[in-house]
Amino acid sequence: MNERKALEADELGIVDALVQLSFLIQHVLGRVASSYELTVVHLRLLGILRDREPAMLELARYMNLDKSSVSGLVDRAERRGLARRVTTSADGRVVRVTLTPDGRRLATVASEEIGRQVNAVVESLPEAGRTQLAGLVRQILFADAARHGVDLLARVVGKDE
Amino acid sequence: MNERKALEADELGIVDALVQLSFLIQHVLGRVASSYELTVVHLRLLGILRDREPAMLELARYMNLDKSSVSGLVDRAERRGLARRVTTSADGRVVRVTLTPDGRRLATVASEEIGRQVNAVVESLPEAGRTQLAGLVRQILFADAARHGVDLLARVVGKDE
DNA sequence: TATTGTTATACTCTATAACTATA
DNA sequence: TATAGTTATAGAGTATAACAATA
Repeated sequence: MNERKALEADELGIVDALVQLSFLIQHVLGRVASSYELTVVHLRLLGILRDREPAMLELARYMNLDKSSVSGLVDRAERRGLARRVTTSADGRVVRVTLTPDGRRLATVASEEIGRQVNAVVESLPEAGRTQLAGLVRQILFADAARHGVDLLARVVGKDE
Repeated sequence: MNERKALEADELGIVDALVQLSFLIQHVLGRVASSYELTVVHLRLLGILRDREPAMLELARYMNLDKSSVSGLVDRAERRGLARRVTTSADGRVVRVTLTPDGRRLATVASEEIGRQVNAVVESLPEAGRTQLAGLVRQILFADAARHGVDLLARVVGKDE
């Protein structure tokens, strides 16, 4: 049972491959984030807010976090001058979150850097492979979004204008 | 400006696709982990220890963590009875980490569950698409491993014997 | 009463710096 | 001195539960 041989290249199954890829991408995100003195979560928040001005609960649902976690997250983003709370709604309970100009600027440059570094990761693939990969991943993401009724299309890290 | 592909207005480019996929996979891992009252990091630790008995520093390098972070991580794993420190080396400074029987059992069932749930995520692809995807991702991972001189081949979440 | 959001609390995770023990 | 590891400390991130304000 424990006589495992070393894994050969073609023995890395799709499950392990995807899990390891997710760690690799998260590591890239972490590196970019810390180069701007941010965390991955804040980077993600900035990306989301580029296209939206969500209420706290919407943000929580979108990020799969508890509302109290989002409270703290937005607290820290406000403290750094990256986002702010606004209360424009007719419903006095609702608080929306929006980027400050500084936050928007940072979101833009960070997303460019992410673009460069993630592209560097897939550079080992030929152009055709990258196109194939993008298509396959998109299919997975859209199927998952459909399953969960989530609005996937908002970019997360953004693309250049 | 990057002269990489010009992104269409409403398209999810490869960068965003990979980033979102990484969040999706991490979310699956988090769900599985918490179903066993674990965290993703501990799940990852268990997966790594299935095939290895690394020294603390080796573990730190492998997981991209500081040695002090690994100290705390292993502390918590020991407290839960999942792993333990052993000192078998001739070098009295070296501490190796190994799974307990409980830890090994948990690693096995958790990796099976991860297999099921990650497979569910890629179920929207036809068999041929999954094969293609696995090949492309493997290529990325091996290129990255070669770049960084890391031993990629140890599985991270494992597969069944 | 139900919903939206915040606060209090407790834990994990992480890094930096200072420390101990062995080489 | 150099290396392997731990400890002290501080901060981010997270969830649960209790709370306040509005609907």
